[in-house]
Amino acid sequence: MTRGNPERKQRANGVESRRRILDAAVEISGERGYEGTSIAAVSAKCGLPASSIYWHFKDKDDLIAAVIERSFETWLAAVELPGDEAGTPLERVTAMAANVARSLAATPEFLRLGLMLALERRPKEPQGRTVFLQVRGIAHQRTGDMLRTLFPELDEDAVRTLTTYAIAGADGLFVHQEINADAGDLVEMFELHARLVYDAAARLAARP
Amino acid sequence: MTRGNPERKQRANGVESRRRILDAAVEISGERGYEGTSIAAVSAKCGLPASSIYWHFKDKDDLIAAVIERSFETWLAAVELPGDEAGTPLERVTAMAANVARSLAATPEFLRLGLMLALERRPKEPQGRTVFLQVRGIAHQRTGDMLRTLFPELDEDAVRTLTTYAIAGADGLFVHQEINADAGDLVEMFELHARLVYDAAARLAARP
Amino acid sequence: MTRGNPERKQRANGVESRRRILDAAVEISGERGYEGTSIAAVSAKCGLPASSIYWHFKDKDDLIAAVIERSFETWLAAVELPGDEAGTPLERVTAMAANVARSLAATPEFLRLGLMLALERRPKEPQGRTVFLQVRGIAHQRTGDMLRTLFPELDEDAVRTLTTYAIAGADGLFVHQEINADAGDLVEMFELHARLVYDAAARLAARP
Amino acid sequence: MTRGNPERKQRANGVESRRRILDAAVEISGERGYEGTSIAAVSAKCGLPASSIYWHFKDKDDLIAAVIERSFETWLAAVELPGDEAGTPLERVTAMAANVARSLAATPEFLRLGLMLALERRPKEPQGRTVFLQVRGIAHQRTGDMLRTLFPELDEDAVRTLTTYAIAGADGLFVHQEINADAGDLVEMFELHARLVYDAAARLAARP
DNA sequence: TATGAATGAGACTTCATTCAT
DNA sequence: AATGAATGAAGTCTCATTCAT
Repeated sequence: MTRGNPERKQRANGVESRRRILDAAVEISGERGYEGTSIAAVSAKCGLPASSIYWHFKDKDDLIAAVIERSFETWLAAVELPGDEAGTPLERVTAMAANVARSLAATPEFLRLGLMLALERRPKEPQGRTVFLQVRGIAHQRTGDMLRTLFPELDEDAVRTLTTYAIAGADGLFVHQEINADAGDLVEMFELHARLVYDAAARLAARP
Repeated sequence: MTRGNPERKQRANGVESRRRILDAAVEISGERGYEGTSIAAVSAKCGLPASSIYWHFKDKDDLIAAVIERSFETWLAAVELPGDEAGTPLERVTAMAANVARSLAATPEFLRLGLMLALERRPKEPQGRTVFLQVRGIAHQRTGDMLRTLFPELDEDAVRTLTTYAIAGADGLFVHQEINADAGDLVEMFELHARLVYDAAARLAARP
Repeated sequence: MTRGNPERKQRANGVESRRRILDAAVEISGERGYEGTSIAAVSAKCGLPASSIYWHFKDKDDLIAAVIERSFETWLAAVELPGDEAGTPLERVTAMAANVARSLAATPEFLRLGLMLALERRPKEPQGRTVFLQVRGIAHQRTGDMLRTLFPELDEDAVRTLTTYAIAGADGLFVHQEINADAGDLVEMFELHARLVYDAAARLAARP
Repeated sequence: MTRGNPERKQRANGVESRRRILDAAVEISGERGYEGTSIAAVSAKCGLPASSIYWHFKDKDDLIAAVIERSFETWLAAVELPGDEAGTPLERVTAMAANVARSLAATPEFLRLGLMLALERRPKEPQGRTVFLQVRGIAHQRTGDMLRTLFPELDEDAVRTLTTYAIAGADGLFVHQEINADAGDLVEMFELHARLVYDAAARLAARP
C-alpha cells in the first residue's frame, strides 16, 4: 500500500491550491482593502505557507488583481442568471436591476474591494484598480447600449449622462447597504432607481 | 522679531503643531485610507518627528478620528456658504445640491476618507468610522427634514426611501468623479439628481 | 476673595509633590522592577507630568534609588516597633523574627524591589542596587552582633556563616510568600527559622 | 565540503538557528530579566536578524518561556548526574544538596531568571513565570517525597512546612551567592542547610 | 515650583519578498 | 508543485530626557 505522508495533502494539486488562496484573499481584501490585506493573513486563512502564495502569484499586486478578476467572474455568474425576458421594457429594466441588486447582496466582495481600490490614490496604481476600472467600463458600455436600444432618439450626450447617473446610483445604493448592515431591501431601492432613470430617459427622449 | 536659535525648538506652540499634523494627515489619509496612512509619512509631511505626533494624539486611530472630524468641519464650512434662498422650491433644492457638489469638489478628502472607512470591515472598528457615520447621520436627518417641509403629504416610509436614495446618489456621483478625474461637471450631475429626486417626491406626494 | 484657579493645586508644595511621586514609584517599581518602571507610568499614577518628576529627581536612576531609600525607611519604621524585650534569649530572638516577618508582609515593596535589583546584572549598576546592598549590609551587621552577644564563644567564621544563613533564610521565605500569594503564615516560618538558627548557634558554641 | 556563498544564507537549518537564539536569550535574560531582554540585543548576540527570531518564536513572551524551559532542562541535566548513593541517610541528603549547589553555581541562569520573573507582578503574567512556577512545583514535590521516605512518621503538615523551609533556604542561599559574587562556598552552605533541615525533621519525627 | 511641548533612540512586531531545497 | 527558513525595511508606539516658559 502506498503510504505517502499520513497527513492529507495528497498529490499536490496546483489548481486547488490556487483556489484556496484566492478564496482566502477575496474574503480578506473584501474586508480590509489593499494595504489591509497581508500575505501572512491570507496564508493563515488558506492554510498554505506564504512562500506558496508566491509560487502562484508574482507578488501581492498580482494576487489582488487576480482577486478582482475572480470575484468579478463570480459576481457576473450571479448576475447573468437568465431572468425572465418578458414584459414591458420598463419591467425588463426593473427586473434586471433587481437581478443586479440580488447579486451584489450575495457576493459584495467584488464591488466592495473595487470601490476601495477606486477611491485610493496610491503613487503606483495597483493592477487591481486598473482591472476594476476596465470591468466597470464594460458595465458602463452595456448600460449605455441598453439605453440606446430602448430610446434611440437620445443623443450621445444624454446617453452618457444617464449612464453615469445609473451606475453612480447603483454604487451609492450599494455603499448605503454596506454601511447599514440592517438596511432595508437593496432590491427595492434598485428597482426604484431603475424606474427613475427609465422615466428620465423617456422624458429626455420625448423632448430633447 | 526674536527668532532664537534657527534650528528647531522655537517656543513650543501646541495648537500650531497640532494643526500641521492634521493638515498632513488629512492629505495623506484622504489619498491612502486608514492602513495606507503611516505615521512616518505624516511625520515627513508635517516636519515633526513621529514621537511628537504621539504627544498630540493617543494613537493612529485617534489621529484618523481627528482627521475625519476636522475635515468634516472644513467641508461643512464650504457647504454652508449662505446660497441664494430665492426662487421656486425646485430651484432652491437644485441650488443647494450644486452647493454640495462644489464643496465636495473643493474639499473631497472628507468624503473620500469617510467612504473608504465606511467600506472597510476591520475587526476593531476605527473610531474614525464611527465619527463618519455619525456625521453622515446628520446629513441624512437634514435631507429628510427638507423633504418633509417641501412635501408634508409624504408618509415616513416614503421620506426614508427618498432620503436614502438622495444620499446614495450623492455618494455615487462623488465616487464617479473621483474615479474619472476628467469627469464632466459634478455640479451638473448633482443638479440632475436633485431634480429627479424632487420630481419623484412630488409624484409620490400627489398619489401615495 | 482670593480666587486662584478653582481646580485644586493650591500653592505648589514641593514636599507633597515629591511624596506623591515616590508613592507612585514605590508601588510600580515594587511590582515591575527597574526596567519595568517607566517615568510615564509613574507620571500617570501620581498625576504629575513627567517633566515634574525630573524637577524632583535627576533621572530615573536617582528616582529608583530614592524609592529604595524611602521604602527602606518605611519598612524599618514597621520593624522597630519596640517589641517586648522580656523572656528567654530564644524567646526574644523569636519575637524579633516574628516582628520582621510582620513588617515584610505589611510593606513588601522594599525587599521585593531590592531583590529584583540585586538579581539583575546590568552593565551600569543602578544606584538603587548599591543602596539596597548597603542597607542589607546593616541587617547583616546587626544579625552578626546579636549572635556574638548571645554566643560569645562563637568564632568569627561561625558567626559569618550563621549570619549568612539567617539572612538567606529570611530572603527565601519572603520569596516563597511572594510567589504563593496564599502561602501559610510568614510569621510562623520566620519563627521556625529563628529557632533553627538559634539551635545551630547553640550547638556550635558548645562544641566548636 | 561545499561552502557555497560565504555571505550568509548557508542552507537554512532551523534547529541550529533556534539553538543560537536560545543560547543568546538565556544569557541575556539571565542577566537582565524580562523587560531588560530586548529582541535587538538577542539578535545582536546570536547574529540573526530580529525578524528571524520571530520566525522561531511567536513573540518575546514565547521566547522567554522557551528560555525558562530550556535552561531548566540544562540545569536538571547538571543536577541529576547520578551521585554516590551510598552512606547514611544524612550523608545521602547532604550529597544531594551539594549536587544541587554545584549545578546552581554552574548554570545559575535558570534560577536567576526564574526568581526575577517570580518576584515581578506584571498585569499580564508572562508565560515564562507560569512555566517557572510549574517546574518549581516539581522540586517541591520531590523534596517532600524524600522527607516522607526518610521520616515516615512526619505528618503532612510537618512535611509541608519543612519542604517549604528547605526550598526557601535554597533560594535564599542562591540569592546570597548571586549578590556576593565573592561569596564563600555555596556547596558548604547547602550542606549546612541540608543538615539543619534533616535534624529538624528528625526531631519532629521523634516527638510530634 | 513646576509644566507643555518636543525629541532621538529604541522598543516590539509585521511586512513583502526571496531562495535553497 | 511547493515550503521552511530567512531577511531588510518598515510598521506603531514608548522610552528617558530636555528646555523654554
